[in-house]
Amino acid sequence: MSYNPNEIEAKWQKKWEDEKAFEPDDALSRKKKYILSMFPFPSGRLHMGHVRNYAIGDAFARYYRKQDFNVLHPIGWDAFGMPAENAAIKHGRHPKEWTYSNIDYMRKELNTLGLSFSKTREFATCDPLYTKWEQEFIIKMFEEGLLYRESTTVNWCEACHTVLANEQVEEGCCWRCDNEVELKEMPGYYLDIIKYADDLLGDLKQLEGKWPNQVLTMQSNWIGKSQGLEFNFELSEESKAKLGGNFEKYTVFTTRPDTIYGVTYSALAAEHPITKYLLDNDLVDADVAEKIVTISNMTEIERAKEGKEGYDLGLTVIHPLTREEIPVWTANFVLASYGGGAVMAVPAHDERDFEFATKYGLPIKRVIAGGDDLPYTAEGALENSELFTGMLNKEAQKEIIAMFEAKALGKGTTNYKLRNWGISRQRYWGAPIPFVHCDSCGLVAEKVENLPIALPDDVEITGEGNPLENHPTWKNCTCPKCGKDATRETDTLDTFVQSSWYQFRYATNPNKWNTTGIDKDDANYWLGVDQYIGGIEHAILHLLYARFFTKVLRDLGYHDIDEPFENLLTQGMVLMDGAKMSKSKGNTVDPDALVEKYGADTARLFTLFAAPPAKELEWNDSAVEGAFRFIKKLYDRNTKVIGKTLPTIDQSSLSKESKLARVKVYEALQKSTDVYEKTFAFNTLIAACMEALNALDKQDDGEVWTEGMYIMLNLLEPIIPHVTTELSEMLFERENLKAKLELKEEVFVQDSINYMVMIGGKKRAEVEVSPSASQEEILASAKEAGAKWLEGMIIVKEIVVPNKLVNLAVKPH
RNA sequence: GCGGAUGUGGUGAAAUUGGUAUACACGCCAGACUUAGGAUCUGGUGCUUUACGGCGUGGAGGUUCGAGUCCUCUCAUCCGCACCA
Repeated sequence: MSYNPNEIEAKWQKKWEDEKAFEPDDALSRKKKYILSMFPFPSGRLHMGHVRNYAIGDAFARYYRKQDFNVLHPIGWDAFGMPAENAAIKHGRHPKEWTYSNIDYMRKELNTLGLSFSKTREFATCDPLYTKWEQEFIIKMFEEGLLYRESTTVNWCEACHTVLANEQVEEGCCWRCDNEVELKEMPGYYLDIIKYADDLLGDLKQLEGKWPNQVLTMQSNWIGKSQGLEFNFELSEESKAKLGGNFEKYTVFTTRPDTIYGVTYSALAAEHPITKYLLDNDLVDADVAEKIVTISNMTEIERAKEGKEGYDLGLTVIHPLTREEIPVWTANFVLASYGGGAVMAVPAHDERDFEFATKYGLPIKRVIAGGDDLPYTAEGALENSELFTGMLNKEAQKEIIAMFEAKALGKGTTNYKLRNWGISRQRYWGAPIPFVHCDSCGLVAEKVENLPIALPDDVEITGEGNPLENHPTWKNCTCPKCGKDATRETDTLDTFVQSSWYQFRYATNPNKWNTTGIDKDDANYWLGVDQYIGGIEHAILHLLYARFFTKVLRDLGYHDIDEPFENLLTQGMVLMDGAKMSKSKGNTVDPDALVEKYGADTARLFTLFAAPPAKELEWNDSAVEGAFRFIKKLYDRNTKVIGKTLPTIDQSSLSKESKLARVKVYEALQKSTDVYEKTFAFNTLIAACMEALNALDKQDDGEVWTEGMYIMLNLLEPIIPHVTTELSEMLFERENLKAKLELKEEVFVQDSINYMVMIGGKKRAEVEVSPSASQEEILASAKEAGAKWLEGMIIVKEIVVPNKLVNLAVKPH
């Protein structure tokens, strides 16, 4: 019978389902592995990236199950989000209906791939039962002061009609629709992730060697911790008067306190309160005022493109040490969102300050020795710095901070680039933020017993405005505190909130899902995720938020886990003709069609064989054929097997070819542990199995074939589960899949050993010697074989590398 | 600019502690079988040279008996951040 993937795969998928083969053991007593591939957004259809992601995860899950671990390998749906609303606008389908029908379709697609997911722990993040617990967390965070509402300048995407978090802005554009992001002042809810900045940064250490370096540095840069000095510039008396006595001073932050004596001006952001006051009270010339307003309407990107731009504000401040009067400017390169929106400027030792000072003719004062040209930003000794003159600048940084602290002029402090996480979205298809606005009580959290605050189904989605805002009744409610009429918050939560805690929801036993969000014992047993697999595009967004949520939920008492994902594997993209597969480019491969034509095993084998998982995978139709050929060949060789158990083989009776075949089989076995547990180079394990099969094909010993198939089917089961299980049932009653396989050293013992003979560092000959040969004997035969190249030479050094080579270093006579 | 990675045949890629570079697969070439083949099987396939040999892991040096692997410098490509004071 020839290989028929569709029949075999349907058979085993049904059988696995009937056997409930992939449910974790609820006893929580055995050693465990939690294997998680990032859950999909239910867009409607699987793409090849999904296939790769889940093929990798499934290989881990199946491998560890075989090693007798209690394995949790769940799947669910990241189900809230914009595309559901877009579908509603475009095709008139309700987001809920669109989402759940997509889930049903994609679940079927996943089933045809034979993935070993737990079926009992599946959920969609739009299920009200999921929303319920998420809203509870949000309320707890509010009570703990980790969540607050504030009106500030936010990133606004007009196309998506919503606010975006800083992490969701890519080069000034929306991460989802690529529309240019605008700035807008509006109220929103924020999570105080900065409070956890140090924790998030410090714990990256724990992940070294377990997460890709690239991701660790990206997170570390994103958090952007810098230490320095914070101090106040006091306004001159004249300036105070000009500002109507409303301002005495303002705060600046510097990482270079050693250059403090080189300050020749100070600069404020266009949005700084003092700048604003000047504008509001017509204290600057009308044309200048207009230009400052123009700057504040520009995004940071636009300002950067514009070049340095600024205006003298006609104010002065007093240098805290020298008491000199220093001019105050406004400058477009000073960011309102960082370090208080004001800087001290040291043009001699800072490139930006230098550029600005040069453009506007501001004074430049050198205070660090070194280099010929200004600005000089490297290390050196201080000059023109009163009693610090002569001190090395590293040392001076500490000393100057100490002096500021001693004189109560300022203090050493830490700043982060990380901004607090804005979590409100002005959209319908998300988890409602469970708060109520009451005229007498202000902002009030909903009572926990009223959760979930579910979305109303009867909405009209037009793309204009927030459907919750426009719903006639939904937002009317009573205040949980005073009972008076109140209105519900109509913003919904960023979808990244859902994906920040789903790893804990899977871990919670489903029979507790009604009564608790996260079960502590379950979470402590299953977490951290032993192997997390997903795309590098989540390096900051999801992976940072999930780490943050883990720490917050830990501190709220839900579990005792510090880091959610112990080991992270970032898979490469699937490419076609060097470009990312995408519908708009028309270079996609449809997984359904692939499975239909070749079967799931071929699809899985190809994706794991064509490249190591972290690398990009270039699609290649004929290589898919190659993967199919291998499986077919493996299947056809079932006729070679002569016994139902692992045979005991008398090595000495075998031919050279049979011995070699055994070596290849056991080399593959040896490789498998390394691949599944350390290197993840599935491509090399598959190659080793191909070599083994090729070697088996060159001999005809039935027992060697039996042993070879017994072992190889076991090794390949995590990768191509259907065909291997089918063959295993046919040949070994599935016993070999459960068997603990052990290496047999005698297989590797060779009758003779080939030594490569190198003379003068070049490969010259090869000799075959007995394994028991002494070093002298080996050298003697090497010299004999290489006699031709030794003529007229003196051997200066003889090196014998056991089982490998002889190297004779020579020089002319 | 800062940070991270990657450079090996025609292509995807292999190569424990430094120890026969190019395993495995695709492609290509030749042959067999076949009415036919985009099926299957067998053999070949780094470059160069008539040959002996020489040269080959982005480039240049270095360490070593021996370097894809270690060190120094350099070039190229990709990714991330990007006026963070």
